[in-house]
Amino acid sequence: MRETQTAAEARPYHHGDLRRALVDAARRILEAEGPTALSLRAVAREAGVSPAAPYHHFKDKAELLDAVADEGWQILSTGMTKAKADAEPRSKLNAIGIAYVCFARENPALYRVMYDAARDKEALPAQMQDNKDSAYCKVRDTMIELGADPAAATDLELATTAAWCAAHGLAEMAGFKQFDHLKAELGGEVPFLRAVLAHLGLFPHGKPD
Amino acid sequence: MRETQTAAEARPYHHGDLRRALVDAARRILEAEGPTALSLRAVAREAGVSPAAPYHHFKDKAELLDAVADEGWQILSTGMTKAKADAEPRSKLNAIGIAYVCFARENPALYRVMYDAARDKEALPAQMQDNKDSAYCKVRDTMIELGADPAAATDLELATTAAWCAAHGLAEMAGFKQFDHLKAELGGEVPFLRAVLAHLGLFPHGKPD
DNA sequence: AAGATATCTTTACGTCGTCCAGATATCGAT
DNA sequence: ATCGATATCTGGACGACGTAAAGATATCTT
Repeated sequence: MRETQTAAEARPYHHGDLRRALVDAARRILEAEGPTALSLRAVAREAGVSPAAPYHHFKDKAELLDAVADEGWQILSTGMTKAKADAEPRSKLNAIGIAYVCFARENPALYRVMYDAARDKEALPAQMQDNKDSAYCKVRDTMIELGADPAAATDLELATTAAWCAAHGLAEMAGFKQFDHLKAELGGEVPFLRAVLAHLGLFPHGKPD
Repeated sequence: MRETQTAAEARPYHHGDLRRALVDAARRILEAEGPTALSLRAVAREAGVSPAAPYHHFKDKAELLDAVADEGWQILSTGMTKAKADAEPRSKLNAIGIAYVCFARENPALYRVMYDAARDKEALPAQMQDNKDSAYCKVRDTMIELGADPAAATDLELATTAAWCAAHGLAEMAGFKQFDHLKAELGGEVPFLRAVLAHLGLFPHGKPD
């Protein structure tokens, strides 16, 4: 390799890592102009390549969006991990839920891409359940720490699923203007989120805080 | 010139009620081929008119989809009303929730159009809150019947919002394959839905059933 | 009956996702 | 180092899409 390729400036003949660049370009467009502006051609344009170039790295548009969504799930997952670590033992589940919803609220376009992809294939990404420290397992383990019975497998899964439903439902509802006055009344978005979560019985043994 | 077109009837010179026919055509496509196949041109084709004809009845594609979504909200609303009427007093809220989720599960494409429209304008349709027997008010009133304090306005709104979050979150999650084994384990979809709802504390004074 | 108006068609433009045929750069084996 | 194989990118093309403008045709008003 003769040309020193510094990250962003020098354009190699074969663009060092176009796959990466495309995902980044997609996220930039997503944040700047929203999901409706996210076309394959726009992504290629933003990355400075021809409209057909992405096809050497992704089977089709959906596969590109999958890569963007995957990054979203990873960011969400690390956010949940951090929130759990920073919280008092009895508040951990609550903190994870708040972190989940806050991610959705701060990255609405990305969150939508994530769930649009999931709805299209009628399945959440496998990584959310499979590995030991997936987001799903994180919630489930926290349930156990809060007093849920690890032996009651089905009930534990139901509780975890319920928590996920609550977080996702709240994440989407919080994006609708109808709830603005409630947010104002309670003094901000996070207090509103906490208040709604308090109404959803996610805590196996008593409420947090 | 009288030519018979796609659906069932001879076409008048000026197509009696094209607006209605377009919404019906859209719903037919939606059910048969899913949301991705729902293009303005396809709807016009299905209704047997030219691609530009819909523009005399709708400002653009989004407005057509709004009309489809509106019909969805109405169907959902009457389903909730019926479910409430048919249930024992203490089970009414639960019954409404189940009716909500079942509608979403039985009409996944329509449900998606409804929420896609809402997400686009970042607001649920006004009809869901405004009039006295809107779906929102129905849930809220049921909360009161179950023992919630009508004077605690904010808390009542929060409880209603929480119920909506739970129902929507569950409706979407139930569409993902990840939960198939739980459904099987519990003996069907509705038992699964009931079991998850049982984990979400939506009942002001004690649990139903 | 006649003009005004509403409804529908035709044609056209720009954008999109995707494919294909070349061009160009990198890599593997000699 | 040379050279063919392979990976990567460009350019052009196709059909489908959303939409606008202008022309045709039916209904309404008077």
